[in-house]
Amino acid sequence: MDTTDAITALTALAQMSRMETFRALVQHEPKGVPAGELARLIAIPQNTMSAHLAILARAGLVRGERRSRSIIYRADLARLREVATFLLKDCCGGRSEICAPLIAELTSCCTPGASK
Amino acid sequence: MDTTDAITALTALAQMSRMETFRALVQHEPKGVPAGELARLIAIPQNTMSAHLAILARAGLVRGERRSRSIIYRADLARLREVATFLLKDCCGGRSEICAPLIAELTSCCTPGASK
DNA sequence: TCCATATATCCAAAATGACGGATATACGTG
DNA sequence: CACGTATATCCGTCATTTTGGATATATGGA
Repeated sequence: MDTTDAITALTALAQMSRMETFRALVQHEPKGVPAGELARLIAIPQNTMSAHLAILARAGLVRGERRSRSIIYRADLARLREVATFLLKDCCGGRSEICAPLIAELTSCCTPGASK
Repeated sequence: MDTTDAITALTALAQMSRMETFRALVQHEPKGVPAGELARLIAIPQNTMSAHLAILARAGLVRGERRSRSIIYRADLARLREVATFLLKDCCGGRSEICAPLIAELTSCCTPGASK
């Protein structure tokens, strides 16, 4: 993931409807959600949602797979991880001490055995 | 940091000149860089840089402090951490198992005692 | 006060992005 | 093949963003 890829991904997420769409897809992992149902969930027209999904897909953040008449979209969590890692490399590169609090925060919120 | 704040921050970083500016500021922590020198570094006109810095500042990602005639800008790493955490909460919320690989990757790249 | 330096603001032009109606394409069913 | 459903593409409109010239504001020095 180079800088251009990262900017494409950030641009994709820097819009309310797309952010909501992506979050909905993350919550529905690993089942996925058909495009039409996403449009209803976010309450935007079908063609607008299709355009947003195309932008998210171009950024690598979602993938659509045809299942009969529907196209089921799924979030690509590995890609999200790449984006987050890219951002944090700006922070950690060469000076790991800066990110210790971040690691701690993430560990406490995201490790299976953690409470908070 | 709510969704609107996150989108403001993502929008601020989703532009090449601003991304380069922010990375330059991170690399110059904690000294900071005057606005004019930033413009020369990124090779854009002074007023354009000023506008970009205003956007980054509005997003909370940088802060400028007047020092004599210059205004020294610094990256706000805590804010960057908040943005990254926001993104990752989409991933980790309610299902921590998804983020275990991410934690591992971050730990290996960002923990003081780590090699890679 | 007058001048030079450093930065911000004003303004307008060009580019980009979001939106949604209308229509095309893909798929399954009868 | 004809029809209904699901999604994508086309296209015009409107709003936002980016950019940079000109100018205003702030600071320090003579």
